[in-house]
Amino acid sequence: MDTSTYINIHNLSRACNECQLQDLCLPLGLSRGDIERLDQIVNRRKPLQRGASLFRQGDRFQALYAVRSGSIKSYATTNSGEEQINAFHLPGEILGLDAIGSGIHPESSVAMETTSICELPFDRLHTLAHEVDGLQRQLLRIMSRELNSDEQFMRLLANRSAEERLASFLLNLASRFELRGYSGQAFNLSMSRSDIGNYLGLAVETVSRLFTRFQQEGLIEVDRKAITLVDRSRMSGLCNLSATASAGEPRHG
Amino acid sequence: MDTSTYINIHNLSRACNECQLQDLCLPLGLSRGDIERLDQIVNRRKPLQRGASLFRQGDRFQALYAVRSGSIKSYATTNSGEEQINAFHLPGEILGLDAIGSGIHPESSVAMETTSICELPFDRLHTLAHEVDGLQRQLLRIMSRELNSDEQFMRLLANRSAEERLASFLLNLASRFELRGYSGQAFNLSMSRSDIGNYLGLAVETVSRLFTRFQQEGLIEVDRKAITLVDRSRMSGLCNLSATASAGEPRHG
DNA sequence: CGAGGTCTTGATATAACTCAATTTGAGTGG
DNA sequence: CCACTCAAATTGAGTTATATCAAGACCTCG
Repeated sequence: MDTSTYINIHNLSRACNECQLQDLCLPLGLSRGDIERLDQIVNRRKPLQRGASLFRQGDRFQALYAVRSGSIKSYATTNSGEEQINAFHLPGEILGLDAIGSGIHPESSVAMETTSICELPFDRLHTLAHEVDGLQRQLLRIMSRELNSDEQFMRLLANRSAEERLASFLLNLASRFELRGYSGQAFNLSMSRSDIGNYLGLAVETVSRLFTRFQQEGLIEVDRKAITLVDRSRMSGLCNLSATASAGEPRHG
Repeated sequence: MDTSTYINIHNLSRACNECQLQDLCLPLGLSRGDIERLDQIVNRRKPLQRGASLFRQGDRFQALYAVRSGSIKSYATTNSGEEQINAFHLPGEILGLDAIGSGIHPESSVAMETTSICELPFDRLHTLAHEVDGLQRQLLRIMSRELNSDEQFMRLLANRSAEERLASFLLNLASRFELRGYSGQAFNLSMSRSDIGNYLGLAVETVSRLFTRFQQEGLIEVDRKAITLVDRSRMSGLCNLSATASAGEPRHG
């Protein structure tokens, strides 16, 4: 990999030490010294333009990536050519964990807007994790948390109505923005309606109609990509008050 | 934990070294010596009876568990009291990974039949992973693979028909049985129809009707819990030939 | 042998999809 | 700066897959 692909403008080259995302990202819980060691293996790459891909499905796994600013979507293409979005990644989030097992990326990742990325070469990271206990732990923690949110998401897809899915999605985004110090009250969607539909397992038209309805009901205000959550508590209500539970009774079976 | 809960009948006390599940489980890729070290921290517990729980949602996370024989289902209960099954675990599979992050089990696990389990106290495992490189790697690999299969499952829930879901489910079980040396051609379901429905996001009635239909179409033979896959290739066909893709086009957005 | 749960089957309702048409907006070039 | 183009989003009408409701059959276990 040519070093000319790395640039050094100060906003981008800022070390993990000084990065405001530290508390969300891999360095979390590491000592100052250990963060410095981690920092030494991190490559800070030239920002990706909208639509540019970070890696493609089938690529050999070499590094994990952390989003520094901007946003990324990950999707897989089935053999019949359909694409399914698996995740939207915000600053501080790690990509590529699902490739560790097989050594091959099972999905593609593209920037949804101008996005800068930190690259974490995995073999070096792995070696370092061997020496730095907190790093090993943090890697496991991050993966575990991801398993968790996948499970939650599976539950959402398995038995929630379109309304509940979209409401949950918006609230989830809101809280993630807030964690990062942005407003969860008002924000811009970096993804299209069709991306949202694809991600939530809904038709575009359904998403569009729901936005309209949520607005009519005074839950949100929508202007194109700009969303304002007007009545967040009522919206939370939508996520729990699910339809008459048809679920079986997991006791034994 | 009282040592009287551990028993020593040879089938159960057989060390990792001699365990036929070695190649599916945590020891995979470890040297003989390292397996012995792992073995020393493993507790082999008294088998769980059908319906008995291994841990409950909200319990403090202390150990990972490997299924030795039998099967386990994991489910979470929402605040509105509904239960959602997240996974069925077969021999050689690890449970509890989703609790590492928070230190609390986000789901409950119960035996679907008489089941024996190996307990892997996490702090000891973590310490050992520090010394045994292959173990660290294997832990990450296992979690990564799980992320992967979760993603696949999300895709299934997000845009597949009931037919495709059930077909995929049966084929998935079949290949997992085969990995373990059992027949993938003919096997017994340890879970109820309602568990299957819950897991796949379908009503029990739909599952039942599909079993009937699959049988009528000569794809499978069903007798209560006993399933025989008659035409596996045609069944695989069902999983790809999805309905007219309504998916958006993830390019940028 | 009876009771209670599980499974199946049928009839009906409905949420969400599909298809189709229109509107809106963003980007481009004259 | 305006007209034009193309993609994205919205809106409407009609269809359909699957849920829901209801009833009966079948096991399993005590």
